[in-house]
Amino acid sequence: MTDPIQIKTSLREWVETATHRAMRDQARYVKSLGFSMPQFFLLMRVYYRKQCGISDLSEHMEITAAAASQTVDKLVQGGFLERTEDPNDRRAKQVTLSPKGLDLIERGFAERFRWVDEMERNLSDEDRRKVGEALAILAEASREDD
Amino acid sequence: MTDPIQIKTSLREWVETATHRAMRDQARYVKSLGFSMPQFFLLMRVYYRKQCGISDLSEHMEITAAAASQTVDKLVQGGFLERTEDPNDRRAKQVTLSPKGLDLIERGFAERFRWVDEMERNLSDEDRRKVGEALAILAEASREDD
DNA sequence: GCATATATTTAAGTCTACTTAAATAAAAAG
DNA sequence: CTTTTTATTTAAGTAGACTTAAATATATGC
Repeated sequence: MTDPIQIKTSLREWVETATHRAMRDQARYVKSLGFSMPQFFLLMRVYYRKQCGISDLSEHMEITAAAASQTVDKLVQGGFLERTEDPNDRRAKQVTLSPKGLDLIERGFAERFRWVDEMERNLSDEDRRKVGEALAILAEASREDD
Repeated sequence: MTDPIQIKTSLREWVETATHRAMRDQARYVKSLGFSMPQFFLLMRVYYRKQCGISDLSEHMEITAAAASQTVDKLVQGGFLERTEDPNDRRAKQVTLSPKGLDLIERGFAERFRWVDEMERNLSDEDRRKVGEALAILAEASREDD
């Protein structure tokens, strides 16, 4: 039914669709909240890392430590991040999401995943089974280091 | 093997993984090229639309027409976009990607899809078949209006 | 312990994406 | 044909994310 040669293309198309929608929805969500993209990307980095220092944010976002420090500071003042001293190295800071910040990110996910959930609801049990199987395969294949 | 109840979660996780990687890689690519995110998003919009006017860009990006006009102008000067008069309405402009601009976007896709292609290469024929089937189901389920 | 290296912050200034307001020009309405 | 609306551009100015440079404080190496 599906030509094996076409898998690469359809995988790309699928990833492309998902990415395009997610980015569009995310951009709208960020804007509606009054955040800038850099601010939101920083929050997302903290979300994925659970906890990280200014240096990590600086490297990851490819900006100076000064810039990272300033952005963090704004988000701390807004109550979205918490900044504490690293007990192992008192020069360093540990940045984490506040409950308010976490809630914000999670609402963002809900927003980004609305169309996914919608799509999922419209699948038959048989389709659901097939898709589930394929997702397990893909999840396994995509284990990688960040 | 796969609990139907878990499909929603694993679908979300998969979309999340794909989106996260794609955004990260895209952000790096954009930066390496010296573009700003707004500039790149505008190029992407033109790419998806093939052709569009200033008003469309303005609405889609939620900025004023003046801002859209200015950004387009920079990209035209850089040789990434072409701006011509709309023959049906001489007030309006038609913006399209130049060959240089299209090449840039397509290289960006290659960059964003490197990990997808890599993953695909490591699938067995049987897995490939299953994934292909699931992708067809998802592609069908996600037909939607933009 | 002293010199050096590292992590972050603060201050000052730059750059640019954005805005509003006004100008231009063509289409649509009457 | 005149008036009004629509599409875009230009000019001037604002805001904020970024930079460099200097300050502060802690950790590490000899």
